[in-house]
Amino acid sequence: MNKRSLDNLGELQSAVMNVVWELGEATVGQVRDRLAVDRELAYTTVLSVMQKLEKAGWLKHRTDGRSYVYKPRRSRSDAGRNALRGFTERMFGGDPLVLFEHLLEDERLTAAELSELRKMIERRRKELRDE
Amino acid sequence: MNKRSLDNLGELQSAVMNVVWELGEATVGQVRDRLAVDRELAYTTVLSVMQKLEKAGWLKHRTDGRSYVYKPRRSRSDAGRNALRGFTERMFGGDPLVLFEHLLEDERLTAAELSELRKMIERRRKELRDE
DNA sequence: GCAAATTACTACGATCCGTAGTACTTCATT
DNA sequence: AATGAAGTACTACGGATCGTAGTAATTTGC
Repeated sequence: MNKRSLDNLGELQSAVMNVVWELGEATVGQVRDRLAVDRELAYTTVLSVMQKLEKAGWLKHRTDGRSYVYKPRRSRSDAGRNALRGFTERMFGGDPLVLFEHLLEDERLTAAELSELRKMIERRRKELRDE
Repeated sequence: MNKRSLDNLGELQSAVMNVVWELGEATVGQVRDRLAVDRELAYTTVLSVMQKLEKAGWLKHRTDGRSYVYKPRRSRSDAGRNALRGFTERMFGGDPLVLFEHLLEDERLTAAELSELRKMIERRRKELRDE
């Protein structure tokens, strides 16, 4: 029901997802405790957010005793990849190479980083061949 | 007054910016005409959007006769680069290499694209050496 | 059976976006 | 000068989303 991507979740929503990803699974209380470092939120606030996230397809839950244990429905890297695609689409006409150009141009990558990049590419090419 | 980046402009706002970037400068009427291909919008609708974009720092204008001529306040590639930075920050902890990893993981990159990537890196390395 | 924890449902103010109307100004032409 | 067309300023409004949380209902440990 929701095609929204990771990078346009709200601040709090995003924070909640990060906690759940980090812990693998979490109850409302656990998430709330983690967030409490920054700010004190009502239990029901966190609950509401998580219910909305579930409705939006980001979380699922199972019952454990009297409480729900929430798990991510997508992995963080899946979500990241997805967001990256959307971003590439919106911003660079869907062409990852254009994005890549901007990155090379913009970020001051050292020679070492560049050669690391090249290695990454070689690895990937090999993977592709082996499939 | 506005830190918002290109990728969270609205659909219409984004479309307007693209027209202005394309034309270099444009009046409300010109923008409206361009957009009219897709959908018919009231003159005042386009005007409003552009006024908001100006207030938000995306456009500036000068007077020409009785009408305003709007110009972008930032180039598209500036805006793109900026958005890319923000995205990298939000999504990958600000590390472009992590972004690269995700880019490579993405199965939609063909072998041809990979070798193009490698070429781009080589070019960039040469540029670095020559500086 | 009761108290504490947990969830379901509802709400509300802020803000943003698309959309546009109305009222005011200015310019050209008669 | 008068008038009409074109343009701009200001205001508004409905829908969506977010953060925030309260209240009511349910479950469960004791």
